[in-house]
Amino acid sequence: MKIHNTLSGKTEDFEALDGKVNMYVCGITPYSASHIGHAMMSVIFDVVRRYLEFKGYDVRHIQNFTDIDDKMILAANSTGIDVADLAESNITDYLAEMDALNVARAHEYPRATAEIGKITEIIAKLIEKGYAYPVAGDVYFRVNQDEDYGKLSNRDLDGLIAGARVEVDERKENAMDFALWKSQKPGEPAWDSPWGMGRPGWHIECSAMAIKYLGSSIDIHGGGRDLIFPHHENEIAQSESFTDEVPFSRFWMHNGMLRLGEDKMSKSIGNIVTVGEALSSYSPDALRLFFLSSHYRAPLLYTEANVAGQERALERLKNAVRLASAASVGSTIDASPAKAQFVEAMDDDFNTPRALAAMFDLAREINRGKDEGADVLGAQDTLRELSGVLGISLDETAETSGAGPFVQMLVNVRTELRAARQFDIADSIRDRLSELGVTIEDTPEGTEWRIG
RNA sequence: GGCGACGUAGCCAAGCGGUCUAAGGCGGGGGUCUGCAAAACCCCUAUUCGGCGGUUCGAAUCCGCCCGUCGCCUCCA
Repeated sequence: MKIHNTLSGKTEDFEALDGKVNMYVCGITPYSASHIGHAMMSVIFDVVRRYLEFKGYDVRHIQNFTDIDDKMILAANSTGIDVADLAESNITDYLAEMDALNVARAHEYPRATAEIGKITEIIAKLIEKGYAYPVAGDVYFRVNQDEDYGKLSNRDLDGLIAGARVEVDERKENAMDFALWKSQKPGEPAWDSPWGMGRPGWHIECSAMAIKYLGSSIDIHGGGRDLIFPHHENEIAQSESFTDEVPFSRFWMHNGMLRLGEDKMSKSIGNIVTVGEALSSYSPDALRLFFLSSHYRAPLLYTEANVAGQERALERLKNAVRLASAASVGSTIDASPAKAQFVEAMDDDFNTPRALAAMFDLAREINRGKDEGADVLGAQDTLRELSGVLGISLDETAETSGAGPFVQMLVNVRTELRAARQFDIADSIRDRLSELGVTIEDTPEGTEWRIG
């Protein structure tokens, strides 16, 4: 299979010799509720993982929480909540929302604040090797010492300095040197270190966690496009300088941004739709379908109409796997061509739009087969299987309200009314049940109903 | 200013040198089935791929210019 590698800018063959794939995905900074851009990122890498597992790889998936940084402190101070409590609360919500979206749990969710030992160990070694220098309680990474700095984002130091938007800190040797350790300011949480009380800089926590949980050379490192620079660039610089192993990650995967209106969805701009809000309006599977309706590297525009359309599309797939009447003719619907197309599309850098097209084609064939009386059971199983690879379930959720027997009674009464050609009353029952969320369909085999 | 993307039907979105008079979904129109619906099926809904040139036997796909949009350049998934 092929995966696009940000590092080379090319789509390259991917294989893992020992059948094992180490995948590190940059998680969230839990300073406020997560938005659907985060959800999209999580769903995308969830599908990457599920597909790799479908291909037979043994995937180890690590996703971190950066639970200490400027924004965490700012948010905690402005609400009067302890930084740790704020993180805990947002992490709990995030995980619950990801569960709702059927995102498989990562094998570990390390947190920056729990890895201070590994972080200081790396910083100390970087200083020892000449890649970093302490200044009055802070420690900076010496970018000039790193020969290939800028290789991921394809930038050179001169261009970066010229375009710098922030004031240069005079204590740094080079304007592009970045903080590995920040000394404590009044009122800030801090940990002990050889350079005094302080906290880790933004990028070092990911290097520490990736190396600790996956080793010094990993297979796939993922995250949003906006992390390419500076975050991932700096992670590479730190990690490779520390371990002397190149590459730190063989593949770098970056997903396109989810846009709301004209801009990238961003907590600081304030154009946010939270995951909770999205889940209250749309089904998890429709949201997944929406995220996967465009290629993961392309930007996607979030609009009500777009997601609502996916709700209908999802129905289409679900209808195709509903019980079919027994096969009456000898033919059988063969799902293998559709499955082959699905695999071919996914093998090509996770081309989910094309994979979905194969699934919709299969759904049509199944429906056609149902009409003709062909055996569609095997094809339906295949459609369920392919949906499962995308983390989408097509089977109805069990009715849990306890209203089942009563609905069934109304449906039975309506059937008697129809037999007596009392259509006005029968239609009235159907309309009222529909208002209550019960869908009724009259088929040659009898009346079917479902809630939702 | 630098780096990187993108512009395909009413909307979303594949395709990236011939099989493209361009996949799939949503929406819309017509039909079949049905007591009527719903679901499903069938047909139609881009002779054309932002614009203008060029390369080529052949371009939505490659090159150049122009127009427009977006991301990043130490808040960011």
